[in-house]
Amino acid sequence: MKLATWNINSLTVRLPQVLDWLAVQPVDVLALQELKLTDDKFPAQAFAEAGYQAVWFGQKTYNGVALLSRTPATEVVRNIPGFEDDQARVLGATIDGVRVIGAYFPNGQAPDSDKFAYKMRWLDALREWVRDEMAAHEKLVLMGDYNITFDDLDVWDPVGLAGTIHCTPEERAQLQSLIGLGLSDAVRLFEQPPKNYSWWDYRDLAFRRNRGLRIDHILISEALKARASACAVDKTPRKNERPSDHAPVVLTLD
DNA sequence: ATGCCTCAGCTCCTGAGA
Repeated sequence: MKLATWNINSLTVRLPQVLDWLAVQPVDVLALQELKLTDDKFPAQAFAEAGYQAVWFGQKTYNGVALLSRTPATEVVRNIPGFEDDQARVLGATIDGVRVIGAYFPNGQAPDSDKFAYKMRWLDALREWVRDEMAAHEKLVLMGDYNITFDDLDVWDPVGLAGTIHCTPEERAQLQSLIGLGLSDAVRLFEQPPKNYSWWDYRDLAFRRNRGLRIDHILISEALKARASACAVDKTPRKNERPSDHAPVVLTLD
C-alpha cells in the first residue's frame, strides 16, 4: 500500500499534473491540500476516470483538502470535531482499514500575528482530536502540509531563518507533542539525501539552488511503523513547467 | 528588499502563501 500527500496550490491549475503524476506513481491514497476551489468545482469525474474515488472539502480562494483513493473512504470527518473553524483544512477517513487524516495546517504568517495565535489554537485542537482517533484506530496516518519544520535539518538556512515562521520553538513544540502521542516521522525512518526538503519558494530560483524547507510530513502510528518500508520526497513534479511550490511525499507500507 | 513568484478574484492591484 502506498500513501502520499501533496499541496498542489490550486487544483484548477494543477489537475493535469496530478493526473500525470498518478499515472506514473499510482499510489493507493493521495491527500491533497490547497485545492482553492469550491465543492461544486471539484473534478471528481476526471479522478474517477483515472481510477480514483474522492472525498473533498473545498473553499473559495483559500485552503481546501481532498482524499483520493482506490478503495472507498468511510467514516468521513470534515475539520476537527468541536473546533469552530470557517477554513476547510482537515479530512479524516478510513481507507483499506487505515485511518487517514489529511490536513493543511495553518501557515501562521508571523510569530506575533493573529494568524499565529490561530495556528496554535488549531494545533491544540488537532492534537486532542488525534489522541482520540489513535485510541480508536491502531493503524493511523496523519499527513499533509504541516507548515512546521522539525529542526534545523529541515531548513536550508537555519541561522538566517531561526525563529521565523515554520521554525519557531512554539511550532516545533507542537509538532513534538504530536510525536508524543506515539507517532513517527516516516521520512526520518529511512536514509535520505542531504538537504531533503518538500517546499521551495517560487522566487529567487530557490528550487534550483535547493533553498527549501521540509514542511510536508507523514506521521504514522506504531502499527504502521512496523509495516513501513520506504518514505521519500518525490521532487520530480517540482521540475515541471508551472509547478506547485510543494513536492509530494510518498510512504510505502508492506 | 515591508521584494523577489504564483494564484484567486468584485482581476490591471491586493492579499496570502511560506
